[in-house]
Amino acid sequence: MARKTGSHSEITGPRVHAAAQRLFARYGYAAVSMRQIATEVGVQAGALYNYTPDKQSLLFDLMRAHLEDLLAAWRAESCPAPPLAALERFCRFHVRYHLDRPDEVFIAYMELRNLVPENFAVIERLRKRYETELETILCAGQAQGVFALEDVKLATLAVIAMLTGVTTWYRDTGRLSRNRVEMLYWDMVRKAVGA
Amino acid sequence: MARKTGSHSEITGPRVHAAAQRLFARYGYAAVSMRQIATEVGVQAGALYNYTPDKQSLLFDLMRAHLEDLLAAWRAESCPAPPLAALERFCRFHVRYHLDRPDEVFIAYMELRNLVPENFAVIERLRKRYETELETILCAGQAQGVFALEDVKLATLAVIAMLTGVTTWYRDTGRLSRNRVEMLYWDMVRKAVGA
DNA sequence: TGTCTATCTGAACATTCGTTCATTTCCAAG
DNA sequence: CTTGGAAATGAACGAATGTTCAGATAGACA
Repeated sequence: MARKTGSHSEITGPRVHAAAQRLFARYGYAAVSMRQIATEVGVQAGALYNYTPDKQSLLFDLMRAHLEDLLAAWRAESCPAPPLAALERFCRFHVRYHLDRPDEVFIAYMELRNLVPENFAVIERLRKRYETELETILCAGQAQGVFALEDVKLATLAVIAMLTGVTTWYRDTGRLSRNRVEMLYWDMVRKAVGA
Repeated sequence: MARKTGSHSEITGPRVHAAAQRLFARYGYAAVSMRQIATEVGVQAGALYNYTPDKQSLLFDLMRAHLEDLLAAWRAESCPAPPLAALERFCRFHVRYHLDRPDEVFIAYMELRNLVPENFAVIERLRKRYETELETILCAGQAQGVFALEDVKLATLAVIAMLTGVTTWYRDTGRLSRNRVEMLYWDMVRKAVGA
């Protein structure tokens, strides 16, 4: 029976994952110790094991949650539309979503090699599913003659790399607003695909 | 265990850096121990300290050497040319150079956060210098009306991110030759900048 | 042959690592 | 008030970390 007031588990649990997220993003999975995470949460290291079986699961859970949220958010936002409109929606969504979640994104792209093979396979499958969402749009546009692509698969990877790169330089204090960044990236993608 | 002919230091030294490069690229700086590097070289851990003052210097030297080589190689290859030709040369150079040195590139992009601040500043300055090479080309083309860019600085970052992304998926055993990959990326960049 | 010296070994250093667990704390229901 | 049980402590575990260093080793030179 869960304690209603005074129970810490419903508070501490999320705090453990939030602390791990912030620290993994800043210093890297391998460079962060369980004791650092515990300090950030305000408990002793042993207490973390009430909320995760081990350090690896902490990383895996963060990455899986991020990719599942990303997919769910895109599917909630996307709707049947002509390829050009669908591509614009995808680009703006991708930039906006990634700018809003820099830590999640950073971990998902940088910590793949710290996953044990079994977890890596799960994450790769999710990442591939997201890629396929874009590839499908590009394929449709190519078939309808709206885009002019020499290689749809390469274009998919090139566009995602270009868009994701925004997280490496964007700062809220910079000269460009998020809306303008969205627009500028969409403009370049539109031209890159020949539309 | 025995010196075969002459001194080993001229052989072991490069081997230490080569082993560090391979292991850092595969498992990440923080996840690789000095003993793993030593095993790869075929010596005991203590012997490494004849060739590097510490682990941090091993990482820093690899990153600095990579970026200095990159800049030198580009400056050797580039020549005064109209913006469109210069951009093509840059794109093809960047893709080719990065495909030929996947380990160096991976380390340079993934291990920035493992540099102590003083070393980070040096590496960032070198990276910025390389970025400026592209930005200069885009600026010139923009001034001459050859390119149609809304924001030259963002375009610089977007193009570099797109091109560098090639290292995350390209495999020698894949369906595309290096030459074709070079060509496909150049084609997308050319369109993206409006030329 | 014997000495010199660069190179490497092998053991040791103090920390830190992820993880476990018996014990304590403390709220809430009986 | 008593008591059950979830949550946290704090100490401990063996293993691994980066780094140091006295001493062994063996090619080069006299």
